[in-house]
Amino acid sequence: MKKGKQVTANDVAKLAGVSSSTVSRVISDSPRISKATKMRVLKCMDELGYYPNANARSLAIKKTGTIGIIIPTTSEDYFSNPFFTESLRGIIKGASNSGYDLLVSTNTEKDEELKIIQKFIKGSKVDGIILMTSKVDDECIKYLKDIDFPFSLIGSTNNGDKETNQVDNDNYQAAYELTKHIINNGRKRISMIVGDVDLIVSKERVKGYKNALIESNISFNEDLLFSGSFDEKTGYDYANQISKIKPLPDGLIVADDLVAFGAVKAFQNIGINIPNDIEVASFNNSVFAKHSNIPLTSVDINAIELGKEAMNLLVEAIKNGVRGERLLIPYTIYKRESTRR
Amino acid sequence: MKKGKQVTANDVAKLAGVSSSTVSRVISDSPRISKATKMRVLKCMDELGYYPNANARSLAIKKTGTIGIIIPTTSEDYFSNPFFTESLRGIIKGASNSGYDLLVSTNTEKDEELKIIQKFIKGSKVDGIILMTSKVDDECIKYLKDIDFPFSLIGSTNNGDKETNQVDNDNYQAAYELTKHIINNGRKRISMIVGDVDLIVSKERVKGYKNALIESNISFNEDLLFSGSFDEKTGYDYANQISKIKPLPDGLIVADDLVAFGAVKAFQNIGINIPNDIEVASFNNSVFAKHSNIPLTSVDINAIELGKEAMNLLVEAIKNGVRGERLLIPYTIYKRESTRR
DNA sequence: CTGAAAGCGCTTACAG
DNA sequence: CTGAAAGCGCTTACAG
Repeated sequence: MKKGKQVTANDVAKLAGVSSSTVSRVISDSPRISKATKMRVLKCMDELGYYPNANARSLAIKKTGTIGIIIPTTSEDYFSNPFFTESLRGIIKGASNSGYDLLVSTNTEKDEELKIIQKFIKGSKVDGIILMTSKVDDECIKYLKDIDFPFSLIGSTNNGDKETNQVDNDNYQAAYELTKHIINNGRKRISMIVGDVDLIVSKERVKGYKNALIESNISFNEDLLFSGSFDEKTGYDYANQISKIKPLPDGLIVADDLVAFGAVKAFQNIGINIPNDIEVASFNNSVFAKHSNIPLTSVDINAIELGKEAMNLLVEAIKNGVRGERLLIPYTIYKRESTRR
Repeated sequence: MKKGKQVTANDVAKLAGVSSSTVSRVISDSPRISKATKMRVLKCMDELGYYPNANARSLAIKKTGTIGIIIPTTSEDYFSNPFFTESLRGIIKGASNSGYDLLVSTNTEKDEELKIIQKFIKGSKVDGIILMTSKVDDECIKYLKDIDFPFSLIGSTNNGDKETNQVDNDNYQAAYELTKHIINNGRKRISMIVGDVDLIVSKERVKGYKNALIESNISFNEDLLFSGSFDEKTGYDYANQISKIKPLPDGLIVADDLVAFGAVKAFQNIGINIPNDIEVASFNNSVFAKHSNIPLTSVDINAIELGKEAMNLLVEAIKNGVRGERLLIPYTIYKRESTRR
C-alpha cells in the first residue's frame, strides 16, 4: 500500500462509470437509486478502499456525527475525582451505542470552558455538547440556550430552568437519607464536608442534610459544615480540624470516598475510632470503598448511567429537538462498617 | 443572540473592506500582511464573533489539529481496568499542553479497531493516532506503518520493530524485581496471574518472573502460571484454585490491584493468611491499594506519564516525522504489608 | 502587502 | 433513476 493521494468519490465514480452525484447518493443510502448501480458503486468503493472525507461531508451537510465534551483539568480536583472518569465511561458507552464520536477538549483555566464551547460550535466541530458540571448561573448553559444549540447536562441547573436537558441523581434525597441513616444510629452531632459551594450538587446535599437534621430536632450548626476539593487531603485536613471540636462530632458525611479515606486516616492517627467515636459516610462508592481497611458506607450515584443517559438525551436533543427533559438516575446507599448497623 | 447563519471569512472581509484572502492570512498569522490591516481585521472578527469553520479549514489544509484514540469496550476487562482511565488522563493532559483535541471512538468487537482507524484516517479526521494496547503481530500497527501514518503506542511491539514510536515501562525488569523481592522474603513457590497472553506486557512480565526464579535456582513451574482478565473475579477464582494446590504456593504476583483484591478476598474466606501463608503483590498501584484492608505491595507504572509521553511523542511524529523512538517510563515498587518486609 | 481565482471533496436542488 | 452545476467556507499559488 502506498501513501498516495486520498481516494475521492470521483475516483469511484470513474471506475463505476457514473457521476459523483450517484456515488454520493450511495454513501447516504438514498432510495432514489437503482439496486444495480448501487451494488456496482459499492463494489468499486470497496475495491479502491474508499472512505468519504468527513470534513468535506460535514462542510456540505453541516453535521459532524461527533459530540463535544470538555473535561476540566483546572483543579486536580476534578481530574482525580473518579466521578469524572466514571461518567466519561458512560458517555463513551452511550456514544458507542448511538454511533457518535466524541471530541474531547480540556480547559485549564476557569473561564476557558465557554471559549472551547464556542470554538466547537462556531468551528462546526460538533453536533451537540455534554456538560459534565455546572455552576450556579452557569454562563455556558446561558450561551447554549441563547443560541439554542443541542446540549445535555450531567447535574442540575438553577431551579426553574425548564429548557435544559439534564440528568442527575436526587442529591437532596440521597443526602437526606444518608443523614437519616446516621441519625437513626443514634448520632446527634453530624458534620459534613461538601465540594465547591458553587456547585449545585453541594447546595442540594446541604439542603437534604439540613432537613434531615431539623426533622429530627437537631439544630443545624454552621460550624460543622465544611467545603473543599474532592481529594484525600481535604478529608485529612478537615478531619484534623474536626477532631479538635468539643464535643467531638459523632458523624461525618463527605462528598467522595477519597475525602473519606483522608478523614479516616486522620482520625485513626489520632486514635479516634470509626465507627464507635464517629461514623463516616461518603458518596460515589468507588470500586474500592468496600476494600478499605474500614469498609465505607457510600452512596453509589451510578455515574456510568448518568453519562450514558446524558448521551442518549443529547441524541434526542439533536435528532428530535428535545429540550427541557429532566432524568433522575436512581442511587443506592451501601451501608458498611464505617457506619454502625 | 440569534441562531442565525454562520459568520464567514467573507463577512469579516466585507466589514473590514478587504478580501477573504486577507482574512485568511490574518487567521494563519501570515507575516506578509500589514500591521494596520491585521489589526482592523482582528477587530472585525471580534465584532462579528467570527470563528473559522474547522471543516473548511481542514479540507483545505489537510490538517485537523486533532488526534484519535480508540478505547476498547469489548471486554469489561479493559473498560474497568484503571490503567486505561489513568493513561487516558495523561493523554488528555498532553493534548491540552500541545493544543490538540482528542477524537475518541470505541470498538465493541475485536476486529473493529482497524476499521475505526481507517475511518479516522481516510475520513481525514485526525492527524495522528495513539494506540493504547497492542498485540503480538498487531494488524493496526502493521497498517499504520504501511501507510506511514503518524502514531504512537502505549506499550511495546514485537522485538525488532524499529519503526514504531512507543512508550512503555520496563515490564521485564519490574516483574523481575518484584519476584526477587518476594524471593528475598524467603518464598520459593511463587505463582503468577497475568493478563491476556496475547498482550506483549504479559509476555515480558512472565519473562522477568521466570528469570528471577531461575537465577535463584527455583525451577519454573507451568502449573503456577495463570492468565485472565484484569478484574476481581479473575483473582477470586484463581485464588480458590491456587488454594487447592499442594503444597500451597507461598507467593502470588498478579497483573492488577483489582485482581489482587479478588485473590485476597478468596484467601481470607478460606482462612489463608496474608502475608504469612502467601504473599501477594500486584501492578498499577491504584489510589486505593494502600487503603486496602491489607495494604498491597504494588508496582506503580506511572500510567499518567505513559499517556502524556505517548502524546508528546505523537506530536513529534506529526510535526517532525519522528519514527521508531522508544521511551521507557520509570516504575516504582511500593512495598506494603501484603508482602512481609 | 493584497486580491481574484481555483481547489479541497463532498451534497443537493434542478432538470431530464 | 442519473448527471451537471453550484455551493459549503476555507487556503494558496499566482499575479500585481
